[in-house]
Formats: sequence, C-alpha cells, structure tokens
Amino acid sequence: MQNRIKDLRTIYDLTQDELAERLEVSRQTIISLEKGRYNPSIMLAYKISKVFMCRIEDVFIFEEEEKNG
Amino acid sequence: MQNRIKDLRTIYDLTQDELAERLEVSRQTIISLEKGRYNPSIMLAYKISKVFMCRIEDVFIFEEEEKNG
DNA sequence: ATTAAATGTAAAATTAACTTTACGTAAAGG
DNA sequence: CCTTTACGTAAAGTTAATTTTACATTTAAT
Repeated sequence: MQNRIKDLRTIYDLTQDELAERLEVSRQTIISLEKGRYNPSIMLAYKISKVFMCRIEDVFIFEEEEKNG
Repeated sequence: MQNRIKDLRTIYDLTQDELAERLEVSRQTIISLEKGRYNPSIMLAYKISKVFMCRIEDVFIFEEEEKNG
C-alpha cells in the first residue's frame, strides 16, 4: 500500500514535526508512515485526510494504479 | 467512532463467518468490530468497504452526525 | 566553523489490533 | 430431545502500530 503523505505534507508546507503535532502522534510515526514501514490505524488515516482536506482514498493508494489504458 | 458493518452485513445477507472468510480475518475480529471494541487497520477498513462496494467513509463514521439544524 | 532546523536510523518499550481456543446462548429443524 | 447454525463472551497469545529515547546526516544561516 502506498501513500501520498510526504507529497501532501510538502504541498501544505508542513514539517514532520508540525504534522505530528497536528495529528497528535510522534514524529517517528510520520517518518514510518512516509517511509511505508507500516500502515496507520483507520483513525490516524482519517485524521491525516482531514489535515489535507481530502478523503482517505486520496491519501492512501490501495490498488495498483492503472498505468495505461 | 461508529461503523455500519453489522447493518451492511445484514443488507448483504452475510453471516459473521462468511464476512470473516471474505476478509481473511477471524470471526472474533468481526464481532469485535461490530461491537466497537476496537478500530480496524486501514487495510482491513479498505477490504470491508470493498466487500460492501462503497467507500471507507460510508462504512465508518468518524464525526458526530448532525442530528438537527 | 558553528548553530539550528529538518530529516533520518535504530532499538527497546508500550499499546492496540488480531488470532486462537473454549465455552455459553438462542433459534430452527430433524 | 438433539443437532446445527449464528451470535456472543472471555482470556491468553501473537503481531503490528505507535512511543520514547538517543544519535547521525543534511541544509541553511550566522
């Protein structure tokens, strides 16, 4: 499973620390999520999607994206 | 956090066992989720939404629903 | 060169998700 | 009555998420 956390964080101009604070998790959690070391709980996934003002499915990519059509 | 798993499972006419099998989790996991004993991982939440052919946000209710106004 | 901010790694500890096993109850059908 | 099916509880065990602490690296500014 992939995610767009790092990209979105950059777009929103947030540091890992700032994002961690907003989500009320540790910075390690942000790093691990960005690095794909593990998958978040649904609550954390939801909170992340709220910070980035989108849906969970917009942050987390479950399926292989169709590359060509 | 609330969820509509039990309702959706009934609508789709699935037993806890059948749903568990489809999701590749134990029946205990289904019971615990339906009873709200804990929250699923995002992967499990995603799989559940797929079984019920909807979005994660349609199965899991994160915010308090607006009751009036 | 030094400081500070941001990012990263590593590892041990804690918490939460999930499994496994065993047992209890209620409804439906033989 | 007896069996089967579906749902439920309880508790112990395993795995994965998350925290905490400590330290290393890079980049930008002084």
